[in-house]
Amino acid sequence: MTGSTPSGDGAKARRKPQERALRRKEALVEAAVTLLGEGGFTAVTHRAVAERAGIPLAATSYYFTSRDELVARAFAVLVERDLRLMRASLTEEAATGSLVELAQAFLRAYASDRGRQLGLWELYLQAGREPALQDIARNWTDGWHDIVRTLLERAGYPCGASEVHFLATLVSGLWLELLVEDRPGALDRAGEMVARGLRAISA
Amino acid sequence: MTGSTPSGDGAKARRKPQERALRRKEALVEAAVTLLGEGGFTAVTHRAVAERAGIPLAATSYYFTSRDELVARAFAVLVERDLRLMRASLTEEAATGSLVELAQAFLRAYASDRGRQLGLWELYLQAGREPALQDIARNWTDGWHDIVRTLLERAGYPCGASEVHFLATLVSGLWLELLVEDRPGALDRAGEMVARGLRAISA
DNA sequence: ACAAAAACGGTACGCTCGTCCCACTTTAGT
DNA sequence: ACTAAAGTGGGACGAGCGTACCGTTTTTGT
Repeated sequence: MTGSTPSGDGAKARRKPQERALRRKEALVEAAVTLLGEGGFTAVTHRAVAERAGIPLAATSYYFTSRDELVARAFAVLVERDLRLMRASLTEEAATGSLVELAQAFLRAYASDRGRQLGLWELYLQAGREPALQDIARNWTDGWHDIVRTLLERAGYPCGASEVHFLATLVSGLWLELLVEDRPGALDRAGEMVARGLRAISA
Repeated sequence: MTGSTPSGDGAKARRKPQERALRRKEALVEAAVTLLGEGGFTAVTHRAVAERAGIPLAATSYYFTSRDELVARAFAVLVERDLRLMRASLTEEAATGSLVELAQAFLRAYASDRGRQLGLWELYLQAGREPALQDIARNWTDGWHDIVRTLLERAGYPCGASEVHFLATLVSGLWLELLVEDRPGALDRAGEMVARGLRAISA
């Protein structure tokens, strides 16, 4: 490696990073995200990422000091994207029956890309072992709680921290179960559970 | 590999496996379980397992046709052990305030070995990608539901499939969140959530 | 224009991995 | 006792991994 990492804390005259370089870095992250969804954590290798992005192998080491950093970046991007997607589907729909809303918005996010969701959870779990991922994992949870809060208060439910946490965790559990076990009829049962959860906090 | 795998479906005269061999196989699984708890899924390698068990490398290939099989076996054992541990702690305590009971039994299982629990969840998630692990994952869920059911009916709560599923999923979600994010005060909040969940199903 | 910084990319090193090969010893059925 | 199956273990093979090396090209501030 000739040049040092672009992420500069420079002491003296530092030149601004070139535009193409930024695009390439982005492409690498994008490839990492895709691979994570396709084959999970272990599928994100330097070579696989480089090839997928159409970029020479050495570039991955140039833009990211280590594989861990690349994975962490991919995790952060994935979380951000996931939250944005949920926020979007939450802005679109009017507040009618929030039960159906929740279940439906959920179903959509789930069925669309199972691999991506699995990768996300995989990284979330990995955060339990690697402190570097902890913050990102917490951001995910916090963002998810915000969404649930917005959804609740829009539908007129009480939405203190306790209520939000309750429903958010319940739905997360259902989500994961649905994602992993994939049992027939699980979706309907999940809807029932959400309804019960809503009843629980409105009482 | 000279001999074929011990697990015989033999057509003709099959000799019974030797005792020492069985103990060794068990030792290998044991080592795999330990490693899984220590370093997660990726830490379970042939060499690491062999060394940990004090057994030559080639033996791992002799007893298990592939790494996947070894991992699957470790997963199954881990699930069985986890369920047994929970059932045990459930038999010990009398049915007093089931809220506290649940929370406490939970806390104990959690705090005792974080690594093992993380490994368990890691494999559970892996089951979403590898069909070979699906059944084990479902067994875990089913066993966990049984435990919750027993706990509920002992405390006089209604315990239909819906109620059990509701509470079991909620607690699983709390469990995972606690395990991964490890936020201060999360345990107290989790207790509060369980209480709310119990109120929800008793109504 | 010109040097320095940044970007680039081919290649190779060192390592670990899963798995296989094969010669060997032990065990058990006859 | 004999023999085939079961068990044993040292070693090696090929693949894939993260990453470093280092010469080359492009960009940029002066």
